[in-house]
Amino acid sequence: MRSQLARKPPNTYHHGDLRDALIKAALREAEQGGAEAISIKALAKQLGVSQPAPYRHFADREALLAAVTAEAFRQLSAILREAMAKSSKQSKLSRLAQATLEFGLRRNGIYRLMFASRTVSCAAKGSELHEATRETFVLVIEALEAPAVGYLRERHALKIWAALHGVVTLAEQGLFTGEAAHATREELVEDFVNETKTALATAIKDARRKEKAGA
Amino acid sequence: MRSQLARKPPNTYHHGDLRDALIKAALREAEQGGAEAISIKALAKQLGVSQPAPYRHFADREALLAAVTAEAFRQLSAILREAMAKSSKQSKLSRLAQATLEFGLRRNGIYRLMFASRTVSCAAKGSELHEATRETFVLVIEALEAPAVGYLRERHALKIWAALHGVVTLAEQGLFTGEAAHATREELVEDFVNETKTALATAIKDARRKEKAGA
DNA sequence: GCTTTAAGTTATATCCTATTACATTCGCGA
DNA sequence: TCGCGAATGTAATAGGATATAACTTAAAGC
Repeated sequence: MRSQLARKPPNTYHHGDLRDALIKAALREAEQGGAEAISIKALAKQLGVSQPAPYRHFADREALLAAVTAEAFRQLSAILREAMAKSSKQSKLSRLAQATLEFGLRRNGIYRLMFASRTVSCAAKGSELHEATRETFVLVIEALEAPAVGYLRERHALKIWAALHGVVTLAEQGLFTGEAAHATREELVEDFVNETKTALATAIKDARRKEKAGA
Repeated sequence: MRSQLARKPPNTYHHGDLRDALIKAALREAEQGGAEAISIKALAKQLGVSQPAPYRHFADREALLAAVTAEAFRQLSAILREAMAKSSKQSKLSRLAQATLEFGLRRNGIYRLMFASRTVSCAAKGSELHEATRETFVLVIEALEAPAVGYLRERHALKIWAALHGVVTLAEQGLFTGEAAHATREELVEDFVNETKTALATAIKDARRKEKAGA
């Protein structure tokens, strides 16, 4: 195994770790241009193998995209975990939110690969990609630092997650200009974070009160 | 001009309204498969003209996509205007929000064309597409039914607009399942609508108070 | 009516995905 | 260690898409 080396040395028949190298290289390509920038032919050339070689590891382009997207989600998960782990005056949720925003803007091609294609919605239940997206969402739930009270945690995790995607999308579309530019993206994200916190807190209180009244 | 007829009658050299027909047909194709489903070659065949004919009206595929996306935004604007116009117990903002959600889910291919590609962010300032997106955003501001107090209106319009996109995106990704399914998409949208209303109202009060104190 | 120009056609170059048939190497059991 | 099967690669090729160049037809203005 030569998983470090992306390129195959010449005069060797087997690459050694083509599958992994393809995913890594595809991720690099997607960084700028998103999914459209991923060309199997170009990747093969880049890695020094013949054009059909990638098809030994992926049934078709879609399958490659799915694997790449899964890897992207795992990378995002790692980044979020790291952001949540470091000590800071900010709350975990705030750190997760800002890290997501930064990821979405700085690695926008990859971000679009993850959230703007139909790859994810087509992923089967037990698939690698489905697991990877699930893992990321679980981190959002964790970041809420709230006890599990019915489905309240999941609901508010969905809300903040949705809001974050919206901010990234609109920022990328250039809507934060003109009058709206007064609100920075970071400010908006922080707004959503705070609203989520208070909304979840009151929702939990409400639920507990009702529970008591019922019991 | 035979703008009604999409197909060119045989034995006629000129189509008559190819540019328009291309946009309409492309929009139909995108309904399901998004931007990827738009093929110039396929459109030309469908409309009964030669493959290069479309290039008389659009410099390249990107230019066609931009025009199609602009038309999509105008259609969304029309839908939102209609939703806001009809009398109802719901607020204007609520009607706009729910109409956006429905559009995003029911015509998801087109929705992705509008928000998930880089077409919009590449649109130049005075371009048709830029104007069309601007027009839609202005409707969001209108739906807030709030007086212009500094940049508060734009800021809150951005927030609700962002939240809506997030809900559509996550819904399409299949995150509204499992525990989270308890929260319907419509409920979540209504949450965001209400939070936006109260947040904007208090922000305006605050601003007025400060203004008085300053004067 | 003649000319200019907009709009369409045929032919072609280039790139990409994907498949088929064939070649090489790896690893494992006898 | 030999050999065999599975995994992994290659060459050749089909088919579809974008895009350009050179030529043709019809429309519109003077």
